[in-house]
Amino acid sequence: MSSQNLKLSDIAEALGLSKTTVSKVLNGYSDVNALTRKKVLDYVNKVDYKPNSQASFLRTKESKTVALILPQFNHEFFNSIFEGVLKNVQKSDYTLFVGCSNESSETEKELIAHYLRLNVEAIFISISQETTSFEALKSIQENEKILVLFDKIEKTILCPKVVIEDRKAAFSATEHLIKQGCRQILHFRGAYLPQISVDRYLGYRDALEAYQIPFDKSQVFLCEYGNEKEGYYAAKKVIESGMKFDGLFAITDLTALGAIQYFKLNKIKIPEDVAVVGFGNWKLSSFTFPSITTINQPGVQMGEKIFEVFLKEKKAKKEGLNPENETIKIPSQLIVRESS
Amino acid sequence: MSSQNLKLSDIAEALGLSKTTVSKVLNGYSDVNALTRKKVLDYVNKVDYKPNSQASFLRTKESKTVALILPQFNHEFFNSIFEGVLKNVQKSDYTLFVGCSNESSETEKELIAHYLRLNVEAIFISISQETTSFEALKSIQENEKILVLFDKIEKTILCPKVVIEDRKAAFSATEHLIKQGCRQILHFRGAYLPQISVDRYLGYRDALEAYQIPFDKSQVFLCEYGNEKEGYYAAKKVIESGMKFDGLFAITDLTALGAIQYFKLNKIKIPEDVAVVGFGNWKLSSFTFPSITTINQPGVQMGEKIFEVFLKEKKAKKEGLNPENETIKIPSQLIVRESS
DNA sequence: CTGAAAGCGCTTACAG
DNA sequence: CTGAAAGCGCTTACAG
Repeated sequence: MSSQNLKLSDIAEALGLSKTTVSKVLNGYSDVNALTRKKVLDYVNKVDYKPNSQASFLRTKESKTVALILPQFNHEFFNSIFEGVLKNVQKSDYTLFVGCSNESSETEKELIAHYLRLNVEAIFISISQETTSFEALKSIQENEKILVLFDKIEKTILCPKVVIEDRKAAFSATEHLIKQGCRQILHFRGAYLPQISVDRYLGYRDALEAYQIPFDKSQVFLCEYGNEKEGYYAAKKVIESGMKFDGLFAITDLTALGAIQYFKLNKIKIPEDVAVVGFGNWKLSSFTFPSITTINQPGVQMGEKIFEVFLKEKKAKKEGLNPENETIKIPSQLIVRESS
Repeated sequence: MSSQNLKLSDIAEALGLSKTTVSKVLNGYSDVNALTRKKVLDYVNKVDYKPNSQASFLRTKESKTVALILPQFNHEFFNSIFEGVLKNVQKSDYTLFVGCSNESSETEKELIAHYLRLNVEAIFISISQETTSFEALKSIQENEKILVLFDKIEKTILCPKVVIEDRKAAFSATEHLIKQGCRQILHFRGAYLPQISVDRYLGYRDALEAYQIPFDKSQVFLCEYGNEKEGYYAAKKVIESGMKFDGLFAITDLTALGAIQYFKLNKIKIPEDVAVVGFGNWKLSSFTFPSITTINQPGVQMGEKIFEVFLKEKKAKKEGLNPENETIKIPSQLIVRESS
């Protein structure tokens, strides 16, 4: 059953042909007699021969590998992206390397260098929170490899990108609160730099403006890492300040959850006293009490798109066309639950 | 900054040495003059040269790659394992391929064939639920690659294994229920085949026996996939049967959660009327209401061990020693929460 | 201690 | 339409 030890010369010998001819058939060259082609194809199929990819690479420089760099482990959204990418990779003849920067700029740099050395054809990356210099990312393109950015992108880098329309999504989250009757809406925002965090903040402001609710910057609190603890302490600050509020749009479900926990401790009713919307549709958000209204990010779909856009880009490159560098926007959905 | 285009011959030329000598230094051969060695090392460091791995492979057959095959996407435990493996891989000069069988025997087979073709040095796999024939797994060893099984293992295959002591863990989960005063303890068990599912069932029985509580097979319900829906419907069956019960040990946190949801709907109080223990310590189990008592499976640690045991095995093989084929047992912990 | 040469398994420009 | 030959970037047995 195993084709492990078969090589081109074995096939050629078995068929009484040259390695050249066999190789030509395998690579789809047209200058081969139809009967010869069939003979080769049949035999190759029968013995399940596949060329050694390392040897092919040495000649063609096509490694048939791509690398995915995620910023966090065990993060539902990034895992869905991984799932989507892998699904499409497994349908193709490519192989996927996966690394994790753990939000470290240094690790990110090392991973990129490592993958470049392995001659991957492309690197798909969601930029680490820490990263402020984009040399490493640019080195991918300088090495003639394809770079695809997703989720945490950098606008100034010219390359294909796959993103959620965060600004729109944040708009609809905030709009939903307004339609529920909220007028004093808090926003627990993410770090200042990442585009997604900025966009969600802007979407929040857009909605206030659209409904002529005055923006008050004291209603915005920083939750840099988007975890529960931050949400909990931001809620504490809110309560201790004595300010009035009736709604909260939090940058992530976890932040929302942390806030909800603090509110509950202080006998503040959800959604009666404060309506809460999170972001991300983490699995747990449907199991908490109350369950959390949120924005669903279709990670699997994003992952699939990432690989598709790479194939498209590669094809364009091969044909000598200019790269399109398109930005693909994946629609997200508001999921209404008990918290609002 | 980039070493992408440097090759051995460039280094050799720059230093006025032969490729042979440079290569010897890089590979740690001893028959090189100390000064020459230093000269090479310094230069190689300076220009950050690393040999092309595909070319090295062609000669040495050491690909410096390993593959991890997970049975499920977006599964916290498996993601932790992935995290642990990747952590150790990223510390080494290896690269990790990751695939997902999606519990399909067919996909599993294809992935194994694919990775064998890529000449990985080892495959780490948690066997898919569906798999009943182990030819594909054995082909890994027939191809002289190292096989490491983890979590869902097959006892009859001789290879290194990394597992949770499921039987012991299930014992302590059940024992905890008994100590809380439960005497009529239900078990929502997993599928009949997987060792982990069998072991958890046996641990449950061990505990009953140890405390002289008669085992009653009508208290055991099948939840093949360990998801919420199954837990929900198993709980429904229990209630509809009218049987008495005061405790439940469920094969996974999700199963426990499903059961809890049904109990809550039927005004059965947790833990007063029925104490519930899950398995796995999924993130959500601490956020549900009530939060769920569970068994923590240290996935990251398991993942780290998997890679360590591979390195050990490889070393033994290289030195011509017999493989140890040890089974590494990772201890788990009972985490008591509101549900019990 | 150093290096020339063969060869790993492929692909492709070229000749016929 | 077919095939001999060169070469991708390494490593290593061998000669000196």
